[in-house]
Amino acid sequence: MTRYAKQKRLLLAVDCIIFGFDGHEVKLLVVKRAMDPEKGKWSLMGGFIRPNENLKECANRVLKQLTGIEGVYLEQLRTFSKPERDPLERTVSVAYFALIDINKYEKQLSHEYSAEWFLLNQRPKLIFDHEEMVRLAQKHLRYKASLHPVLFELLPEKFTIPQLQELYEGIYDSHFDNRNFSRKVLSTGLLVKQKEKDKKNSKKGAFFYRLDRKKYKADFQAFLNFIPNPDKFLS
Amino acid sequence: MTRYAKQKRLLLAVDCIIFGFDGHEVKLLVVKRAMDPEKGKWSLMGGFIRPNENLKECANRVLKQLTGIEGVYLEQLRTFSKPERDPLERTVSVAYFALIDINKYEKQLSHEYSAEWFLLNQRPKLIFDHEEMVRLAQKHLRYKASLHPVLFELLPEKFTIPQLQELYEGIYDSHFDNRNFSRKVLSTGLLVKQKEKDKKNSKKGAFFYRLDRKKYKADFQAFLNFIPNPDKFLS
DNA sequence: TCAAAAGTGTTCGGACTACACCCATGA
DNA sequence: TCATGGGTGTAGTCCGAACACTTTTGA
Repeated sequence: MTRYAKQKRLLLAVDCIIFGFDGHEVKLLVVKRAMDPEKGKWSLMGGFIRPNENLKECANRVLKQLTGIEGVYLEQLRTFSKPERDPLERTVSVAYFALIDINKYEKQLSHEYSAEWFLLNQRPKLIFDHEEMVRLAQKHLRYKASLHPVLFELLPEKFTIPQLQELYEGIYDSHFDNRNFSRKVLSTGLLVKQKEKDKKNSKKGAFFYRLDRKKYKADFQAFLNFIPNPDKFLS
Repeated sequence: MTRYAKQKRLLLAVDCIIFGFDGHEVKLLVVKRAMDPEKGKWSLMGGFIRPNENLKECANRVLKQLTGIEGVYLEQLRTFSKPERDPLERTVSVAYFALIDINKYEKQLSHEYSAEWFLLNQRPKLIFDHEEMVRLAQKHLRYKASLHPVLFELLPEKFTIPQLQELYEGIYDSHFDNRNFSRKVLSTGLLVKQKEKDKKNSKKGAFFYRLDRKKYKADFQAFLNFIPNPDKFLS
């Protein structure tokens, strides 16, 4: 016998803002919504929470459904609750944002959901309040990446410093001095130099680096100051 | 006719982690739970969301019920969703954290809820996962206060720099150099010196200051670096 | 040999820290 | 006059930002 009898129950969903990086540009993964309302329109990938899972498990399940992968970087962003956000029935949605290495999973995309990668700045209009979620996720990512090495989650195992810089420049829609950038990044001690070079993007070639996972975990929460004049980007 | 028919509905609640500062120490406001399960035990103040309000409105309503006040600093922290967190029925809870000037409201506390202020470090055991919520809120507050002037929300209109320092020391459970502290705080330009002094805490007396609200709003998101070696406190 | 990108070096100013010292006042 | 906080000053160090220069190599 429940004592919460007078209270109204409602639907709880998870929506995922999924960022990817293809080596040059930052992208967002969205799907064509499969059900009414707004069927056929672009939407964040989401799903309803099930009785025996918590929100993070739900977000992981949703991500696996769509991309086939597990163990992605996943972070709870915020819960959205405007009463009329879903016109059909009241649904509160918890937004999660995910960072994935696009190259690894580009071909595994589920066709069932008509998933597609868009350039972050050229994405289509999204349904409901999903636009607001993406904007908040972007803002949060900028904030976080200015202090913590979170963007490494978007890179493949081996990457070059110019690639890393392109990623930062994509996230901040800005341009940084490459000389200061590489020195700053190397000074963190997070990178391990490899013997091979990447010759695709220049004649001289740029050395590959690999993330020191141990140091990465240990130093993640420290203030690392990756970008110059971070205040500029926190509007 | 709903198309989400197969999905399970559940209860959604808000719980508030309410911090206060009495001029010397940091405190937490908790209540005696009025209903089963766990009736009579200490708990965060909370309530179920209603059909026509969003989460922030709900948190504000809950705060007003308890303290009689509106317009408090309020921030969504995280949503807690372990299936068995409430043993009676599945309830997902959105944790909000609030900062209030304790002096202003100490006497208005609602007796209906048996509310009580505890020293943050000497609080009683709380029900469900409320302990986890408080710990997370504390961590978040430390993080945020190390970069942004959020702690001013805990102070009365007029305050002295030694008081402000006591507040920071309480939050970080640490001791800072008063000479560097005052210089750093004054250099932000956020404080407006008053003519009167506070003579209660020393013979010489300390000047009162007032927050420049305009500059506070404008600079809130900037990185201000209030405490030395912030990395130490981000564990 | 030359263009284009990768990467190292240098200088300057400002911020943070540690610590010494003076100030005001009530008892 | 002295003990007790309040408040200002200073020197050294480190870090970030701006900018010059060298290195490598394919075409």
